[in-house]
Amino acid sequence: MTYAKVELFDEKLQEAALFFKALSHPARLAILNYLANSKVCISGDISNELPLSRTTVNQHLKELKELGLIRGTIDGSKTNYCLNKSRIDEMQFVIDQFLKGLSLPEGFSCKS
Amino acid sequence: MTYAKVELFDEKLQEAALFFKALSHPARLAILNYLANSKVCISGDISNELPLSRTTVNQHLKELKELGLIRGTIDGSKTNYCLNKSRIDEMQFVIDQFLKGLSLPEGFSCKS
DNA sequence: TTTTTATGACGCAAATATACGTCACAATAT
DNA sequence: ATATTGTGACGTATATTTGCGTCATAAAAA
Repeated sequence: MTYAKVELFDEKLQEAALFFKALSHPARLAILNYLANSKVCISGDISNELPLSRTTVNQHLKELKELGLIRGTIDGSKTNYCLNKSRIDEMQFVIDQFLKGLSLPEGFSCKS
Repeated sequence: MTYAKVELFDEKLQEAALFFKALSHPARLAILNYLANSKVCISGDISNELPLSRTTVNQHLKELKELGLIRGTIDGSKTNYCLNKSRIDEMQFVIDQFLKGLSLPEGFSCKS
C-alpha cells in the first residue's frame, strides 16, 4: 500500500513530479547534457563518459526512454540514443508552468 | 557503497539534481503551491489540505526545509511555514540554466 | 486541573532507486 | 572459426523514500 498516495494529487502535479523525478539524479542530467551536445550517440559510448558501469547507465537510459525524453533506435548492432525534442519541450513547458506558480505576490512578507 | 556515486559528478549537476529531487513528489509540489498562495501558514493546516497524515506531511516539510526552500519559524506553540523567496529564486536560476543547456542546436537531426 | 491540540522525535514496513554482475545473443573484428 | 564488442534481460545487495503510528511535551481551551 505504501507509495500509493501519489495518485491522490492533482494530475498536473503528478505529471510535473514525474519530470522532476527523471531529472533527480546527476547521471541522468549528465546523459541529457551529453546527448544535447552530441548529434547522435550510442549507449556504449555514454557509459565511457560516466563514472558508472554500463549496466547502470543503461538503467538510467531506460528511465529517460520510458518518459519519452530520449529515443533509442536500432542502427545495425548498435542503438542510437538521442533527445526527443518535442518531449523535452513539453517538459520545459510543464516545469515553467509550475515554477511560475511559485512566484510570490507583491508585498509578500514573512515573519521570520 | 551503493548510492555513493552521486559525488562523482559535476557539482553543478549535483546541485541541480538536489533541487529536482525536492520537486519529485506531488505532495511537495502541492505544499509549495499552497504556501505560494497563502501568506503564512502552519503545518497543521497543511496536513488538512493534503490526503496524507500529519506525520507524512511533516516529513515532506522537513525535506523542503533542509534544502532551504521553506522556513519554519516558531510563533508561540505553532510553527509558521513560508516560502524562502531568495532560495526559490536560486532554484529557478539553477533549473533554468540546466534546461537551457538542453536546447538543441539548429539543424539537429536524429535518424529515427 | 483536565482535556484537547499542535509539534517534534523515533521507529517500522513496504515500495523504489542505485549500482553491479552475469548470461545469452547478435554483429563486428581478427 | 574465434574473439571481441554492444545489447537486453535477469537477479542481487544496499540505500533511500513513502507513509504511518506512537510517544513525549508544551501550549491553549474546557
